[in-house]
Amino acid sequence: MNDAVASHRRDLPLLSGGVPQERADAARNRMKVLAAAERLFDTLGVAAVSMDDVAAAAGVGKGTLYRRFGDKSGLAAALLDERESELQTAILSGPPPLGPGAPPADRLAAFAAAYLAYVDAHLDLVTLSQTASAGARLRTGSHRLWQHHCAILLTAAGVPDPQIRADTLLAALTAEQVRHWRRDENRSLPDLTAAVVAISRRLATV
Amino acid sequence: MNDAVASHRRDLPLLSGGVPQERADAARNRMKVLAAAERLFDTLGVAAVSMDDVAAAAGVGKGTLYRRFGDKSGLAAALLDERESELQTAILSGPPPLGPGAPPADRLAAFAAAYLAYVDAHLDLVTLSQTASAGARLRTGSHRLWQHHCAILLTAAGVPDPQIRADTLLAALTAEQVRHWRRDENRSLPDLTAAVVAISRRLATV
DNA sequence: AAAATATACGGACTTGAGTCCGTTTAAGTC
DNA sequence: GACTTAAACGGACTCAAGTCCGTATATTTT
Repeated sequence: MNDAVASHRRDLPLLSGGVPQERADAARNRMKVLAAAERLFDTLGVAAVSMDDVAAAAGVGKGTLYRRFGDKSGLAAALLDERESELQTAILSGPPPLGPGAPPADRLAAFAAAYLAYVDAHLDLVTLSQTASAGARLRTGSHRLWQHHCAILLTAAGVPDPQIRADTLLAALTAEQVRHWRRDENRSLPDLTAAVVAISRRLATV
Repeated sequence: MNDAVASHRRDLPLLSGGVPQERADAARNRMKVLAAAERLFDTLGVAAVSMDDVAAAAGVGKGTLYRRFGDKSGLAAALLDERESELQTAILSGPPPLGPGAPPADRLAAFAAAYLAYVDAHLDLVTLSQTASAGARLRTGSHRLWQHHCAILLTAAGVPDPQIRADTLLAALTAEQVRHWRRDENRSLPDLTAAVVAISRRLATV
């Protein structure tokens, strides 16, 4: 997550102010690792790939891997970064109801549907990013972002405890939970979406 | 969880039918392990105790530990068994609104409050039982029980998607989530209870 | 009560995550 | 373009979870 910030900083020289640049070899290695990880995950499946595998495939030491990404969930988060920011821009500046302009309850429902689709589309990676360590999910930068968005909408909707309701909605959309619904209970994505939309609307009601 | 069944079977000879009994040494070792684990967890804290520690303290091999409890979360579940069944009997045969007799929405709200209190009271053990392995929480016997209870109430309340709403409520009451609210955000148990009760009532509304 | 059998025992072993620290190297400095 | 130094490198190391299997023992059979 911090690395996303770092890379943006590199891309926008005007912002690179007093903060030290990432060294060239560091940047090169980050790309090597991400490429290798993506390839291995696609080929063998996320569950079958160890951090040693990634390091070896990237031609990089394990220490480098961990220095760059913190832990396994950090690596997953870095890989998800791009897909995630699509959703983020759709929320911040896309057309309603996902983007600004629609009533809060509609926007929340649209968010829930879109986020569910995102989690479902990247189930294994999101699982990894949320469960690599205990409580990993709640410490994610992206989690804070979604949580903040939902809380804003719920506040605008005028319901009590907007923060807690936001957490509740996101807790229901955990990768683990979505996997359970989809794989263990064989629910279709449309059915699930309808249910989740209904729940969002309930939560956005006083 | 299977061991809970096994022990009940031993206590009720009439039910011991064709199913093979647990061997005497096995039963003895189970007690030794549970006693040792409880002591270690109380003394050092759940996080600081390894399975080797438990095995050593119980004077038992690691294999025995794992044969008996499956994995770390199984051990935690076994330790929680007693506290859990108090809540279960209160639900099944205690006074309303937790027990039978009250309207479904009231019972669901009472359950949410009681379950939150239970999770809060045994945070570390419940965390362990829910997060030792990926998806552990959803495979727990007790989870199925709570889920079933909530789904029944939501069905009685006449809302759509009772199963999914039940999962949503329980997802919000994950040990990880409760820890986050209580420790990271310093919410008081009463405030949290009020919020969770309100959410339950929302979910029990068409 | 001896033999047969099913079950349980226990600790060495494997595997993978994450850490540590001596070595290397990029990037400014003279 | 040699020099300095802060940052990065990498792989050996630690630590804990979970598995495996030869050995021991409770139970059942004769």
